Amino acid sequence: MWFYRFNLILFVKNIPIIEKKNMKKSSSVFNIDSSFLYKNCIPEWVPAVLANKKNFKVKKGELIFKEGDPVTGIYFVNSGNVKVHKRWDDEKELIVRFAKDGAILGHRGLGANAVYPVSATALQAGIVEYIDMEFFEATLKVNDGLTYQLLQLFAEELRESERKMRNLAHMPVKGRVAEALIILKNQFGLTDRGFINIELSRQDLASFAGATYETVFRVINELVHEKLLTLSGKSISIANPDKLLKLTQNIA
Amino acid sequence: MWFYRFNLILFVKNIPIIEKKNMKKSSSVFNIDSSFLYKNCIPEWVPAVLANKKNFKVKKGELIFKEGDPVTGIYFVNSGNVKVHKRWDDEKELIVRFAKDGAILGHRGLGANAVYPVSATALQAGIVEYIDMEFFEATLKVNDGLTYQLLQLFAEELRESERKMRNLAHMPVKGRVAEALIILKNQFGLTDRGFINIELSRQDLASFAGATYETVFRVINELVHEKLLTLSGKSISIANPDKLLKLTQNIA
DNA sequence: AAAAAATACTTAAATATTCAATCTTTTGCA
DNA sequence: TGCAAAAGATTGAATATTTAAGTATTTTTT
Repeated sequence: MWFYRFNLILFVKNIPIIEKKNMKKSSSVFNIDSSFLYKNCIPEWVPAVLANKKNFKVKKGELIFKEGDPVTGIYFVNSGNVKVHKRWDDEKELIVRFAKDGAILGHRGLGANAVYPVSATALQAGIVEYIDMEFFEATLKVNDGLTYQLLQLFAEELRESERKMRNLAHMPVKGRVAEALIILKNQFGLTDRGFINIELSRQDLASFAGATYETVFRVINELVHEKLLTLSGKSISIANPDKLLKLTQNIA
Repeated sequence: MWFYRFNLILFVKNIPIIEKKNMKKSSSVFNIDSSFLYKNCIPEWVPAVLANKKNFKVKKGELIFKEGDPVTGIYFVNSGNVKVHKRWDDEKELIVRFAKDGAILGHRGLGANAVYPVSATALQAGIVEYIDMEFFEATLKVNDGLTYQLLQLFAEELRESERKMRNLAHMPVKGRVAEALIILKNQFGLTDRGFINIELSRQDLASFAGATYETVFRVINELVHEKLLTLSGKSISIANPDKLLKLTQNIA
């Protein structure tokens, strides 16, 4: 086992640094503690990670990787929020999840699969870290804890995904919008004025709730009239969390 | 590392055998090669598995574990087909996937979570193997290969789940039914007469496609009229695979 | 600062999906 | 085996959701 690990380190040192096109390399510092990768790595391996990772600046709306692209590596969000999404029919989009600081990105591409099953797009200007897939797999092999954490992350994401599947199949749009807002509030928190702390277009909110813009628009109006929500421009504040939560529960 | 593994083995030996209620222990032999667990275990660990696993006979329609139940362990399908499903509102069900021989069951419960996020129900009489969660986690720790395979399985299931999410959000029912039939054909194959080789009620088919019984009924009628399908009682045969496949693609 | 593009909002019509109710078949059990 | 109960099939009506189409507003670009 020790021998094996040592081999891997030597092997990894030889991985060439691949230049990514269309993304500018960044030299900014980043917060080691917050990242999924660093948090779960053995200390001895961190220098190898630092030697192999690359930082990229992304602009607002910039595509980080695209559904159907060959998988070359794994990304980590350093700063800025990112949407993970999937298309249908070139027009209709479903936002699968949002990723913020420290989150891993592109891990759905793990395994025999050649292509990313989803796209990732920056919602704001920010920085992402990139790690070659070969090096990432080596990292998994020498970091049992990381592998186990990733396993748990997958299980959690699978639970979440299947819950959303069920919601899309059986929950009315109103409930789905309510749940989307609650998720956003939990993930991004509130501004000082009590609004959900993420800049999101109505179209993106609709894509996250899995409905059309029009329907979501109508539902939000209803929710405002029923005083469960308050609006201020694009910002949304949850006025009645209890009632909103009830909409997501199957009490009929 | 060696020391750690050794400790684990000793530790694991002390896990008590827990009797499961409501399921009859089976003494049947099973096929080691076909099971996800045995296929990915180091040979040295197999005896420990054999000592810790328990077999249970299940009847048709019998619940193996239920959404919301505390997670106590992991199951493997030995024989018989199993549906993995999730409820909404006590009436509406979504079948997340089907599991056949060798498949792992209940792994969504891995991690901090206390309860199964889905239910598992036998579609036919069969045998399932059960492994205590504590022993399963120990098994993961000493079988890097198994852990990695499980990671890949999770990635694959996540891809599948998110594809289905997108379909539920944006694909018409007709396409979803078509896709459901194609998946069933791929997973269970055909009988000698060319029918999809699984006994499935229309209700279950509807739950798998994520639509109501009535809609699926109507859609199947259409598909029969359009000569893409042929029926014989409950059995379904795909008469025109190409056209059926086209329904699942986003060509508008 | 003006023009262009993207996003937001609104309404009406079309369509997909579910609800409700009735009839038929299958299944379980005495 | 036969009867009761449950599950499945079938249809028309009600409803939710999307499509379409057009205007208004904001944001970005030049």
